[in-house]
Amino acid sequence: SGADVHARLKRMQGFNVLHPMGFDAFGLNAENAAIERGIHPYTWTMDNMAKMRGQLRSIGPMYDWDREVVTCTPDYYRWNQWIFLQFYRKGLAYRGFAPVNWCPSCKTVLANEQVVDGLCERCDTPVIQRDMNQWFFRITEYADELLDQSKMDWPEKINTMQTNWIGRSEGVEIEFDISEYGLDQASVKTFTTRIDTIFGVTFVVLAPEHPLVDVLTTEEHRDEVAAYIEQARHQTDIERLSTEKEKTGITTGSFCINQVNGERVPILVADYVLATYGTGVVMGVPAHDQRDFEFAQKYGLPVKVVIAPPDGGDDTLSEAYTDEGVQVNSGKFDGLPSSEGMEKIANHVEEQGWGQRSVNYRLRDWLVSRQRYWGTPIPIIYCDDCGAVPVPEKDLPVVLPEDAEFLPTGDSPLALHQGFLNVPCPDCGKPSKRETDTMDTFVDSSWYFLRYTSPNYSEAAFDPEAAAKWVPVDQYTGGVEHAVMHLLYARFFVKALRDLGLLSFDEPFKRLFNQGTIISGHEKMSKSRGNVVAPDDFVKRVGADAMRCYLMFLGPWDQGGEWNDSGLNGMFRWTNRVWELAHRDPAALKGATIDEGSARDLTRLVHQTIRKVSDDLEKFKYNTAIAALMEYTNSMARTWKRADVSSETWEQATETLLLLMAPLAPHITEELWERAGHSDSIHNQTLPEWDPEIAAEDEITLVVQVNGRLRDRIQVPASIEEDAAKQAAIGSEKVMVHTEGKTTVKVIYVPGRLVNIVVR
RNA sequence: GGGGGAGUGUCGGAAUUGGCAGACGAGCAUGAUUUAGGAUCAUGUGCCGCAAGGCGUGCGGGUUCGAGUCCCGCCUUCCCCACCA
Repeated sequence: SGADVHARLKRMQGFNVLHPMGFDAFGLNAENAAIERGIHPYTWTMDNMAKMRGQLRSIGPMYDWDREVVTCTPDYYRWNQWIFLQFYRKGLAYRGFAPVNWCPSCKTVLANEQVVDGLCERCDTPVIQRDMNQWFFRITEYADELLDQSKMDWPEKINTMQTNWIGRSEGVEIEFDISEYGLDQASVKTFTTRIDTIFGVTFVVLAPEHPLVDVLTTEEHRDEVAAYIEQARHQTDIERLSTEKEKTGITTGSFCINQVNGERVPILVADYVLATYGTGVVMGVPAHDQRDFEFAQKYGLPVKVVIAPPDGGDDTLSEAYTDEGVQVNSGKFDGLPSSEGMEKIANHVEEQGWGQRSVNYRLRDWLVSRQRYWGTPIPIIYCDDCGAVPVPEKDLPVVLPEDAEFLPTGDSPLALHQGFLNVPCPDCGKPSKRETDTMDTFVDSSWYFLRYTSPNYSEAAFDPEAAAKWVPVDQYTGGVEHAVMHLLYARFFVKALRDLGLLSFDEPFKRLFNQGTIISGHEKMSKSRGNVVAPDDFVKRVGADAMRCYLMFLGPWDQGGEWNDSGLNGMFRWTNRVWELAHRDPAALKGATIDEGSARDLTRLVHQTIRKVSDDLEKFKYNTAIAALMEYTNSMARTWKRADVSSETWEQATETLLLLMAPLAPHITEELWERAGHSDSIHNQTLPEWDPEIAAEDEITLVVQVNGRLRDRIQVPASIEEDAAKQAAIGSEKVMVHTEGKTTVKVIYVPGRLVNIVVR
């Protein structure tokens, strides 16, 4: 509902607002429900959507339902397939081997959520990693551009998370010589960010999955290494859960030569080295890397100091020294500061042809294959002769068969569906098989905002003109949990579609606001999207507006909070008070004795409130906007009781109240607006503006301190000059009690705020 | 281990960014009204103290005329990433 307030605010500010709603409907939830309850995921999803629509409507958001998008309909997912084909053509979608969670007992792939403590959630069998052919999107191609956050205004926190996730690091790829073994490859390539420590290498470690492990392992170590790799394969998931796992490894029996100093060092295998990062090989420098240090300690490998701490340091290291220092034991680089050594050694390595500077990213390509039913079928056909053949665009969509069987056989339902599986090759006509994997649901959500701009467009995924008109999205809302998934993927999509010539902008969402989550017991209540906890009961009791306002009054919108229904009554009281206040007949004030001061006070407050509320709404500070409106109504009630303002003044105050409340409480304000005799909707009005002159106070409270301690408060004209203010402060009786018999050192004056008298 | 938040009455939370701590709401208390009320209205409500006054924003220091806000050192807690070479 917070996003709805924003949409309504923008509309009342005269903007043309597109505020759509849709359902991200594919995914594991529906599929699991289908298996557990024997309901088809389509039915389950549609039922849920109907419920959610009802709940959403009950709070009264201003959605344009004509643009509704439902991702599990062929009308939508055919365009997932279409985009997939565009990506494929551009080389942005490719097929490759990747490890998946595999349950050897169920003979099935498991999603990460289905792996509990390293065990299959269904049969408690230890899950292993297994390489399978899968589809990827080449998001790493955009790693550098994704690091550029200059074209968007997002919370710093999200930017930081994305930056860390992409994890760019600059370093040097350097080769270690293994030519003595006469293999195809004469060297092992490693990546390091600390080339300044190259002279301290005492061993080299390969990831267990590295292809060289097999060829470099000597006969006498073969069995041990094989056993080690086998257990590493089983451990991958379990070990991740242990925070401080002791490093393990095993030697291959082979050696390599550090070309920089000609030293021959052993080659080991250890699972603390990741096959997927850098080159999958690490040069071990125990003196200057904590992980290498621990590893060396455990296996009795030598520790060689090559960077001396500025203070000379100690001979015996108890931990790795990872800071900068002076090069020692580094040949001709001795004596250089390590920062300089870093450059000089890199140059040297490049000149000698032993390696070159390179950049590495933590970010991996996006694995989009899911061995599941409830998702978008990947539009590829495998032909024995032609290989992987894309489904021709005219044959899209590849429709998900409705009659797939949902038996817990351990196989993907699509792979068992003969009608779906068997097709002729689009190129040669020979009997072929369809890809049975479906796409990650994050594909659906990576471009839906483009579809909203032209939900019925049939030429492409979206109408480029409509997209150009509405996108980038001016204001996007979403939780932090999307930082490195959805939000990053959407950015990648827009850049990729731009490079395909389909878009002419670089970023999907100009401004991003993280809304918080309302927690009720243990369940989540989203503040803007579907609610898990049904608000219906509360809406019935206190009305949609009180419900909406309460959700926003609970705390800052980006913070979320714990739902507590006792506070809801307070909001109910307030909306009732407003209702009642707005129904007062201004005619009753016709014969009133007008008090000019009171009238001015009310008018001033009208303008101050407009200023405060407009400002807060703009900044999503809904809680304080509502607080200001409450103060305003309280003040109005007091004025009415005194009955000392004109009916015109009163009417203006009432009208302002309704207009300012309209984005927050759309229903009662609309009704009250109509009852006040207006024929047009309140939501078509423009937000009132404030006049700084009228909003200005003519009398202010000046705080008077003595040595920084509050001693008095005095009422003075707002226009008071510095000297007069100081005199008034010094003359205060309460102040004199504390200044009596002391010397005034100085007097500090903060205009409009305070006077602080410093005495000794 | 790394990164980022947060810590304020009984509770949710305010505080124009260095200037009246506790706005607004909840709860509670007292009173009014009512046959009745999860209704309405009024008043009060950080702590100690009869009072003058003192003490108060996780703890300890510091800067400043003045610190919830800035700096240093701790404690607690939440989130994200976690062997990234």
